[in-house]
Amino acid sequence: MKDPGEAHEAMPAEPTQARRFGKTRVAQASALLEDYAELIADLIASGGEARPTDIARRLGVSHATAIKTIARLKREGLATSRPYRGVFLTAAGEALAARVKARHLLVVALLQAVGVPGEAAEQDAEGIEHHVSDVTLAAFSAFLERREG
Amino acid sequence: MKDPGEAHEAMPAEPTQARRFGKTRVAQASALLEDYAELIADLIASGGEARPTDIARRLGVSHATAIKTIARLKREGLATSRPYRGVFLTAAGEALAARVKARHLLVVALLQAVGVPGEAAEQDAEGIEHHVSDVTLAAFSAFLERREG
DNA sequence: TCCAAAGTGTAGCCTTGGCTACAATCGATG
DNA sequence: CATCGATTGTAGCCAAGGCTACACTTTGGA
Repeated sequence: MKDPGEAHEAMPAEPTQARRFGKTRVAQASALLEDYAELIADLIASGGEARPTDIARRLGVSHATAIKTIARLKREGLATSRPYRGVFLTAAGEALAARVKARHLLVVALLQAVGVPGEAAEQDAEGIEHHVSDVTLAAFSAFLERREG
Repeated sequence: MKDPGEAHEAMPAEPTQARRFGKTRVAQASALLEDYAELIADLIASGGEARPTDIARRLGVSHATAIKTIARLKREGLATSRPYRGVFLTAAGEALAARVKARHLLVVALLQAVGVPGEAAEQDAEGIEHHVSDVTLAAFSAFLERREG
């Protein structure tokens, strides 16, 4: 699921709904990489290293799948790794991980603030967070401050 | 960490995080079908018929892609169609569309209630709604009632 | 009526993100 | 130091969801 190129065929004024759906699909494309970056940062922070098998276990996929996705992270300049030596994040990867983590915490906090029970908030946030725009994120933040501040 | 140490891929301890990620991926799998069902219901309601080219235009994809996905809808028992005659929803498809539409409206309302501006709410809801569990949905509903009630 | 444009359907290709199976490497332990 | 189990890496398969290119209806207008 990559950049589909621009609209082709008869591009008919590109209705706003089409743009909305398009954005949703693009968001899904980067969701996995975001999850990986966050998890790798987490593993390194808590255990000193991030190994493909650990990543695979935490994500519930086979190690082969994890390795393939790690290769993609490397292709995109988010991570590095040498054979049998674990995975590390580049500066870009660390920045992404930090942003993703902050966003995750904010989404969970917002959900709980409107009354979603803790476990459900955690679970749903995992899927929701990849679709929250900066504007919405700012609104969440403002809402929470209003509420706690 | 609570890693049990042994790593049988076939029978993992299935950590809660893995379950969460797994659910997220499954949700994504049905997201497209949900969007199609809702759109088809919409087109039929407003124009009497849903044609592949209209669907493709509204979603911003090629007509070939739309037709392929319609084939999948049919495989899953959500829609029917005869060549050159448009697409129709089965009872299951209509039920899905109704559920999806209600959920969409609720998510948009919740976003706006916490201060997300209208256009961003519409846009983000498109991606978010597919990851909102029933529990969270109920919490949204309760929050809105509390607030308007 | 008939014929071309618009719409519809088919075929074939690509990437992503899954999987299993097998090969290679590492590391602990006998 | 040899070997065995766990980890890591590679190869090849699959379905989903994109695309383009081409073929086949339908339909409306000259």
